[in-house]
Amino acid sequence: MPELPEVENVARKLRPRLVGRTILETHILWPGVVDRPSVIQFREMLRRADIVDVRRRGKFLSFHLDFGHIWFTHLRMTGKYFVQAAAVDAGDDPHARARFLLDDGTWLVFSDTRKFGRFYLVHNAAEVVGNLGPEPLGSAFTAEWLAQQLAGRRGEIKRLLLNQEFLAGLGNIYVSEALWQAGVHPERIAGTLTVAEITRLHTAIRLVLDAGIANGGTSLGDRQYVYPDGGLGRHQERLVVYDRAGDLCPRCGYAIERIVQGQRSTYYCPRCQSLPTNPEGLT
DNA sequence: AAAGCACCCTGTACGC
DNA sequence: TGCGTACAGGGTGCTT
Repeated sequence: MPELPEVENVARKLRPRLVGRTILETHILWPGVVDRPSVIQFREMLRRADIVDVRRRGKFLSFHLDFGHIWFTHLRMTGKYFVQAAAVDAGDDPHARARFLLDDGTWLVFSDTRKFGRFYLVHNAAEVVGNLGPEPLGSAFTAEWLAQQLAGRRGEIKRLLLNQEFLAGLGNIYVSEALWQAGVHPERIAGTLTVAEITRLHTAIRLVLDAGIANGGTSLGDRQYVYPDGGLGRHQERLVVYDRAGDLCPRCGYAIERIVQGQRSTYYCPRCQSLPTNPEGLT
């Protein structure tokens, strides 16, 4: 399931293969993949377009085109890009949703098992990413900023960190890992974290994302994230709590537990990430 | 501001 | 073995 580190790796892998290329043909194999504009306009606008840059914002991948438009992709759960020498059809990959012939003869293929991934072709980037929170690896994300933003928040810290309008790029895996790293219980009320906890959390978020990027992202189960060249990430071997209920915490030896928050799984160590005895969660 | 839920979709894991 | 069902996930949109 692509989160910031996976999308960052996709962007890095695609960049040298796409920048400088011209799109010659656009084949939409499943029309639902195009969110905007219409499929017809999308195909028309991409015709002969040059790709001048490949970037990432939060979990969005962006291809910047020479005529000023930006083609965003959100991979959601199972979206994957491949660059290959030959066109694929349903027989090669039943999950191929779109393919693009480039001027060097290679094909950019978008494959997405669960059909959640979307394309957005816009002139104004803010239309797609305007409401996102800051980049957790950017200079705007400081411990001071985090402390300021957490003040007065009544919701649970884990749910807040998953909110892309609060902070862009964290998903279920890296949130659980960061909270473990910081020793903060996922059900803590965000506004009650101490300065020390906020500082640890800020550091943990950056460490976990940096490690995820350096390890090529996380490839897990059927939602396995795969590189454009077919390679796998290696960060799943480094996960401490995510999907590891029953395993022992490497820090204290206690068994990792799974709970559900906002209809989503959360994994944590009940000893390293204890809740205050005060039922209000105040410290 | 926050939470709940339906929805989008399909592969997998489970119970019988 | 095979069937049916629950579940997982990110994000949006609607309701409370």
